[in-house]
Amino acid sequence: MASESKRHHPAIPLTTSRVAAFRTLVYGHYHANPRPLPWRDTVDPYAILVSEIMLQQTQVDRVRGKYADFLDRFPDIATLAAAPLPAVLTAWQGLGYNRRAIALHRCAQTVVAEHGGRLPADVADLETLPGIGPYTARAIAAFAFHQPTVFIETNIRTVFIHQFCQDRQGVHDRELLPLVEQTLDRDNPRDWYYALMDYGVMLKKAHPNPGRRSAHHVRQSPFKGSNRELRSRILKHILAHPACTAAELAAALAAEPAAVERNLVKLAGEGFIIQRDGCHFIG
DNA sequence: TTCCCGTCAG
DNA sequence: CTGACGGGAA
Repeated sequence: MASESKRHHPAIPLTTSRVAAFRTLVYGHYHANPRPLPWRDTVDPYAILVSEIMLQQTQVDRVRGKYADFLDRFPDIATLAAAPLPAVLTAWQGLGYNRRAIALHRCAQTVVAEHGGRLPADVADLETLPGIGPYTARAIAAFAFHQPTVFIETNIRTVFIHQFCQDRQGVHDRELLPLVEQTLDRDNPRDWYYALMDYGVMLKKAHPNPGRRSAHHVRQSPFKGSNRELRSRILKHILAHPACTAAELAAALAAEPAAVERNLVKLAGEGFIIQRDGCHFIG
C-alpha cells in the first residue's frame, strides 16, 4: 500500500534485553556456521576494497572464483593504478557490471595521487572515491578500519525485515537504520556485520526473500536479448580484437549497426573505449 | 523464465 | 526518484 511505505515510523527504542536476545541469535548462528570467505581473512584495506566492489550486485559464489585471480594480478593498489585498463577489464570479465572495474581502477589512481597510496579510513573521504557509495564506504570503514558504522545491504536488510517487520510490506531503509544502529556491536563491528550477513543468507534460504518486502526492492528486466547483453558482447569483442571497426563489430555480433553505434558512443563516454581512425580500443 | 544485487547519471 | 547496468544458477 502506498501510504504504508510513506508513513513515518518513529524509531522505537529496543529494550536492552531484546537487543541482547537478538545478538545472541545472530552470533549463535554465525559461530556455528560462519562462511569462510577469503576477504574475511585479510585486514588489507585494498583487498577489502576489491571484495566490496566485486560484491556490489554480484553474489558471493561468482566473486569467489575471480577474487584471488584479480589480487594475484593486481596485488596492491599501486599496481592496479598503474595497470592498463584492458588488463583490468579482462580480469573483470564474468563478474558483470563492467563500470565497476573502471571505477575501481580510477579509485586506485585517485588513492595513489591524492591519498599517498593509502585508502582513507574516513567515511566521507571514502564516499568521494569512484565506485564507492554510501554502503561501500561504511562497509570498508567497518571491515578494514574497525569503525562502528551503520549501514544496510541486502542481507542485513533481510535480517531486520524478518526480525522486526513481520507481515509488513514496503519497509523503508530509513526505519531499519535506527534498528541497525541500536543493535550494532560496537566492540566488534567487523564480526557483527559478518554475522548479520550470514544470518541473512540463511534466512533467504529458509523463507521467500524477506528483502522483497523492502520499499527498495525492484525487479529487473530480462538480460537475454537486452541492450545490456549486446553491450557486454561489444566490450568482450573489442577486448579480444583491439582496433576493430563498428562495421566489423556489427557483423561479428550479428547486431543492428545503429545499436552497435549507440553503444560505442555510450561506452566511449563512460571511459571504456577510445576511437582512432574509426577503430576502437579499450582505454 | 526468474532470481539476485549498489552506484551513478539524468 | 528512475532506469541502466552482467551473467550465471535454479
